[in-house]
Amino acid sequence: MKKKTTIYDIAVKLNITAATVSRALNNNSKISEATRELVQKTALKMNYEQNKVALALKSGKSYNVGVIVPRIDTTFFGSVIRAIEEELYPAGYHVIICQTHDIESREVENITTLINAQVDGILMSISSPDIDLNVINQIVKKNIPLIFFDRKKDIEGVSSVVINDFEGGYKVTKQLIEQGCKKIVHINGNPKIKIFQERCRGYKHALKDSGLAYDEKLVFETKSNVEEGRRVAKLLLAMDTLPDGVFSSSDFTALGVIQELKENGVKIPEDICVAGFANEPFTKFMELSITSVDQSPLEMGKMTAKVFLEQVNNKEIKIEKKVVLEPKLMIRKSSLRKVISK
Amino acid sequence: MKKKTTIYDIAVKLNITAATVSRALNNNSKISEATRELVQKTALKMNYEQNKVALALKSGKSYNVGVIVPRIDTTFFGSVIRAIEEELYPAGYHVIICQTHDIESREVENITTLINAQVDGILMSISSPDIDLNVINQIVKKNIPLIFFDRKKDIEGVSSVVINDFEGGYKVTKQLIEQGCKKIVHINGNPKIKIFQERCRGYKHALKDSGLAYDEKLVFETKSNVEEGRRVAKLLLAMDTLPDGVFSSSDFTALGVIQELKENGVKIPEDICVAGFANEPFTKFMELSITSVDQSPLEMGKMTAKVFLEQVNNKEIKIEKKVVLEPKLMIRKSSLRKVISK
DNA sequence: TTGTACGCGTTATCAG
DNA sequence: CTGATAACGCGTACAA
Repeated sequence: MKKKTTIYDIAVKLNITAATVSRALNNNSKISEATRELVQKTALKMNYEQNKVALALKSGKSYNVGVIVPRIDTTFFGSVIRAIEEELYPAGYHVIICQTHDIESREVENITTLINAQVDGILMSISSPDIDLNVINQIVKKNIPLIFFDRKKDIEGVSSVVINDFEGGYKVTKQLIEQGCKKIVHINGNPKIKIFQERCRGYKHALKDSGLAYDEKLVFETKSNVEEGRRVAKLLLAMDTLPDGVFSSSDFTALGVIQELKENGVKIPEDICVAGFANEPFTKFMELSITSVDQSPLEMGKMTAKVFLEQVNNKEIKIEKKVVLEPKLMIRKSSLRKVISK
Repeated sequence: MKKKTTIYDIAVKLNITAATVSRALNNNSKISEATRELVQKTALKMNYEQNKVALALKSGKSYNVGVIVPRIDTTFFGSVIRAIEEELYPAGYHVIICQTHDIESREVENITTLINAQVDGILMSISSPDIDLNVINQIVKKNIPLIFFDRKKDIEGVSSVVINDFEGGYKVTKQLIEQGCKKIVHINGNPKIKIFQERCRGYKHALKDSGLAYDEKLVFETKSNVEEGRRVAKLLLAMDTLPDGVFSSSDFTALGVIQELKENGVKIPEDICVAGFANEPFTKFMELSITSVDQSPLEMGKMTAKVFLEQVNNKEIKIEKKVVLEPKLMIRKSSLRKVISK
């Protein structure tokens, strides 16, 4: 076990003091060109590397940023984190990953440990709609930059980067209507979560704008997986008159719906148009590719990181930024009829 | 900006010394039950939380672990990291994410910064086959636990957790042969990378064991994406006699192959059986589901984390563990013929 | 230009 | 059982 060389080691070797070494290394204060070069050269020779932990203790900056997400192994969060890391890396920041698995206590735990680890900022997508505001306030009070992405909560002094879920829901529904759909089902996620509320609101609004009646019997609440989609599809098949459009807030349930319907002889998109949300890779790869809404995860991550950097570099000023990205409708076969009634 | 309360603050309040507070908080040395309770109570009241950075400086342990991967937004690495985080979290370790984007210089950079950040361990999947061994040796010499996962390099004193890629390649190929395939194409990745070499070796071995000749004209080298699959498929279509089986080292190229072949009227699996590798989610979701090899990413991550913990908790002993996980063949429609010739 | 002295928050060692 | 002191490695007023 070799010890790391410190500025003190260099100082001893050169018969100077550690302070001088520190100055020479940081190109900072006035220092003679001669000693600077000498110090830098010997530092290199001795394989000196700055101890970031000591620096963190001294300066209060750890150059670590905590990122809290429900899960990391999903396309969406994976992409967001990818972009965050890419944007933060050149600025010298490291990304610490925390998963909550949608457990509220985990969310609080993670925040606490991140604070104790002296992170310079916390970027998070809220898991639980009823998150303990005390913890959030703790972050804000400590003046640690906090930025929400995707799933946010409106809190004084906290920035956020989200997509316009309302617009996303509106656009999809509108597209289904343009394809001639008149009885459109909406498969919702947990209605306590804002993003799902918003998508649903977009759906309702689109119906209204097109003179279609809103029928709450056509709205289902599910978790995001294939089985749930199949379950809903069975309910649809049992209806007196089959719906002719489905807008699901999840690509996975959309897939389940499609699978179940097709197995029962329903033709897509001829009989029923189907659309999902999130633009999961498989939606594009399917033979019957699935219409979906892209959430620009890379852009979201990039923006989140940028807002953080802006904030951390201007600690005196209180910055509160609310960024809203526009969702992109990806029209694919599952909702594209050959003959469009004009 | 509220300051954090330190043990010193507590000491002042209680008219005792910081050392005593430290002892009381750590339940450690002999200390009177009375003061312990008093200290703990006031600590709670004053919202005291241990400053991990100071602890890290003092103890040399940061309770941070660096994880280096080419990219984080893929199903495989996302899942591995998910499992690593889950396994390490209860032990009090945080996961720092680094991406290399397959750039060798990035790999070296990341290692250096991680070392300076005083991480307690480095878990990595090697991007470049020609990685600078000096950097690796630097880690080993500093006695920082280093564990390779998935893509490894055989280095004295370094543990690794991988899957048996040879076996994976062997099993897939064997399955194709059992379906009656006689002219089997292999789509390889970068042959400089060990895992691809191994999969190819499994392919050759399976051919040999079944009395089929190896023909290097049937092996193609590609990157892992859909377009490359289409490109290869076009080459296959131009052959005098069409092959009747394709084993691709990538699910994405397998998908490209399938798309291109189907568009040219080739029937799968009747005319050609196709199989991929990695068990990407879409392989299961497709109508024509794609045979693939599961790499047990969750198990791999879990094992990697466990090996690290074992190593970090037994720093005196030199542990070198080589874990090899068995790949799971997922047989699906793309290589499952209705009528099997017996 | 350089050295001295100190503090960041914690724990370990040695007295008492 | 508790207090005093040093040390982890670094940066920085202040003094020289």
